[in-house]
Amino acid sequence: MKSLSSLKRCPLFTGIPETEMRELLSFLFANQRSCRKAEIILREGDRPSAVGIVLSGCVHIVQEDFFGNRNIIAEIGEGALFGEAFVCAETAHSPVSVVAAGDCEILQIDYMRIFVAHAPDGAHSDLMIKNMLRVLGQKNMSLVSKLEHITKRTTREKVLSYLSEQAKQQGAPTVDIPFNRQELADFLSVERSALSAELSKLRDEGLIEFKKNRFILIR
Amino acid sequence: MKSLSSLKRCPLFTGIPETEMRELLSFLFANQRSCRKAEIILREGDRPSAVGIVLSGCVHIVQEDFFGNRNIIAEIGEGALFGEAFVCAETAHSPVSVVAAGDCEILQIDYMRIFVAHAPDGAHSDLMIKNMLRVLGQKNMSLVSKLEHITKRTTREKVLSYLSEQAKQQGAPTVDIPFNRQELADFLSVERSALSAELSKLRDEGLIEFKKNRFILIR
DNA sequence: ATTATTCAGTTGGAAATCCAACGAAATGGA
DNA sequence: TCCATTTCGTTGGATTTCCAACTGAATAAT
Repeated sequence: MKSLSSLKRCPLFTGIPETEMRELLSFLFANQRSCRKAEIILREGDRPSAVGIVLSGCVHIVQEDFFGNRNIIAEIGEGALFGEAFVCAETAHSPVSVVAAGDCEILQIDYMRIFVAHAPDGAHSDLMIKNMLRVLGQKNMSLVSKLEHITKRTTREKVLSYLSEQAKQQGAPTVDIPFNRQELADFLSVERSALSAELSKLRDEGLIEFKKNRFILIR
Repeated sequence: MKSLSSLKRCPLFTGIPETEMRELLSFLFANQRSCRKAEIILREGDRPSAVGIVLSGCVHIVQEDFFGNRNIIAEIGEGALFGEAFVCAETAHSPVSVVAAGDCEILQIDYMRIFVAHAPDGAHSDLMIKNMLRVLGQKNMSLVSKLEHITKRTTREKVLSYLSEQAKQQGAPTVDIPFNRQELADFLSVERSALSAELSKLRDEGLIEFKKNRFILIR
């Protein structure tokens, strides 16, 4: 098993000594899997069986209505988790799909093994629980944050709301975003054309600069 | 301490014998509080100190931008929790406010006490943890569900998406919704006037019937 | 009973979005 | 290098939302 270096960044394993990871992963029935771009990792309606961890690349949590309107709910980058909410909620059918945004490697684990009676010390149950609570809480907050963006009335407000938050998070006025234009439009729930038009206008007004996926907020 | 009967419905206490609730609540430093309509229970930016449980009435999780545009993120009814995500995420500043939708009674508990070393059996740590994971997972999913509604393009689609889901949840084509028109508009992120207009149109077309907060989906 | 106040529906014009289409630039293979 | 494909910006017209204002109905207060 390789490509596991990004597990160090995985918030589910915070506080767990690297030397014990192998044993822990084995206890959790971890299994690795490679996906090609656009591959569907979990299909809407299917039973969410495992918690997923992105080892490399990135996946999108998406919803698609019957006429192909795609809605990107979240972008899950290296070290981040997906599917944990459905596993913890013990839900039978996933309300969303998980799609590989590019070629990527995924680690799937059986998180609920943490709760077997008499789990060994190596399971670090207490830590794994607190970590999961933190992850779920933070996911919740990032959904609220997304809501804040898309409830804005105009395309302009949505874009600025999103870019400002990214800049704040990254601690710099220059932000690299993990979306191309179409994806950003799907994430903010606006028209791609309206998004492009608004970005141009914002640039003309001197409020932002951008080139490809790099944006700079002026002042 | 009274009005605690709705705690039986609280998903955080699922599986805990009623006879042990008193002891558990005491261990969690539970304290009760009454709020009048429109009272702010937690203000955006403040430190979320406790997990709240609605004993009676109902509260709204809201966001308000600097020009008074209100966004109702969620409606928390009897027996339901609020603030648990911020407590679990250990965040310093709440990204939302919690407002009493009407006169209500609130129970505040120090959930994290569950994690003190050597918690007594009466704490039911294991159960309280699994319950919280389930609650957080389900909250996550209800946020996703809300996203599904408000990412719809038109007011009509948003309304139908919301009503359909409510009907499905309540298992009947007749649904009583917990919002008045303005609140529903704030929840779906549309104009109140556009909402009223669209509701009338849907009724004229024979797709729905409604009177006050009761809606009937036809066919 | 009378008066305020809140709530819901309607309407008209201004503003913004949506959609389809097009061309240019960038990207990726063969 | 050349060609095919994807990505991005632009534009114009149809559609929709947004905003402010007004009416009548329901509710609450005195």
